[in-house]
Amino acid sequence: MPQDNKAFEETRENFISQWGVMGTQWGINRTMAQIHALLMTSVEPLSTDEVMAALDVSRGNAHTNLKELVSWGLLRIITKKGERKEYFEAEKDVWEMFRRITQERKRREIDPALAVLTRCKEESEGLDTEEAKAFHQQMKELEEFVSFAGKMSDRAANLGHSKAIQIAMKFLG
Amino acid sequence: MPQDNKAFEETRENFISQWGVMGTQWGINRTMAQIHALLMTSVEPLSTDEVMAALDVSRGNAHTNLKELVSWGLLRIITKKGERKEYFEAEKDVWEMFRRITQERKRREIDPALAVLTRCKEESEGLDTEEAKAFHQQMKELEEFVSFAGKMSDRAANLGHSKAIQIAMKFLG
DNA sequence: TTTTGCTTTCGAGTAAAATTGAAAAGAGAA
DNA sequence: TTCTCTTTTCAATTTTACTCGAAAGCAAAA
Repeated sequence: MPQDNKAFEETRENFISQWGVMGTQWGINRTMAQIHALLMTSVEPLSTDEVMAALDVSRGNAHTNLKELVSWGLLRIITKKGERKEYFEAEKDVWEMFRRITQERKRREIDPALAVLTRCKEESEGLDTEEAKAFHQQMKELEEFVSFAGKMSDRAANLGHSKAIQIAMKFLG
Repeated sequence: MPQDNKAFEETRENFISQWGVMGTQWGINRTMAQIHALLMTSVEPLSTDEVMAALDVSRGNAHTNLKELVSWGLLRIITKKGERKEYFEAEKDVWEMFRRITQERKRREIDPALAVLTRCKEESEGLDTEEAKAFHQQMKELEEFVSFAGKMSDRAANLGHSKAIQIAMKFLG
């Protein structure tokens, strides 16, 4: 079924390209999103050169983003015996992907925000003007919420798939 | 207590500045994050001109980002009687902020992703090669997860504060 | 209708981020 | 050690996103 294969490749390229565009809207760079899409839909692990060829990007670009994806825990490095070359394989399990992304976002977004809020809260502690009191109160409320969000992230990221579904069903139902 | 006021203003400016930096890491532009920080910590609503002065940005920039924040539902427009000028006031309730942000992100990030995934899933329906089957399966799993995430967002955003706390406590406990 | 006060839009300029291409560094093999 | 294959880094370039300032638009009031 050669026509199947052609149609499939087209759909796949479409997916990769659109996922790249979406990535930019998520604040992720296009190449990184595309590499992720490419490897998520690849049966075999791919080498840097294969990624370069498939997406038509430079070695430096491919390399940077492959390593970035590895640091997110979304790719792992595979070495084939007898070869020095590194191959990259995507984490394909959706729940596992979610966990990794959640953890990383907490580390990069929630924790720093919390630090800022805590400091501002403390610095405005005990001041006496109307404005300062309101400020302090606002910082306190924000800090509590962000701290809470962080705890929820941790909890969600450490939940097993089936346990998560169980809880979610109760929540949605 | 003039020293209190000075210390407070410094802390507040600090908060605004740092929130701006954080915004860029969240994929939000700096001015937008700063305006939000400014208004979240302002007792009185502010006009475009006051925002321009406080943050030292141009009219165009202030205007664009004020309107963007209004479209997120994070600011509301206040008009004082006898004046034509528009004033802007921040939504200060943290839970309400969370709900608005959740809704908007779902609309901007989850829904488009879902559309892409659904289409790719459908386009690869019934193909017969090994690769195409794996692709279809991956799209299906992603689609299910993203759809599920969307439902959770909706649910969370439509929950009252106290009900949410109640559920969260059970979840964390 | 014209003026006045404010909002909105837009082309041009600037700053930030992504990407390239090539060079350097590393690591095993001869 | 030197050679070869591969990874890693980095200055330069390109692309994208942000910001500005000025001009145009709008609507109430004179």
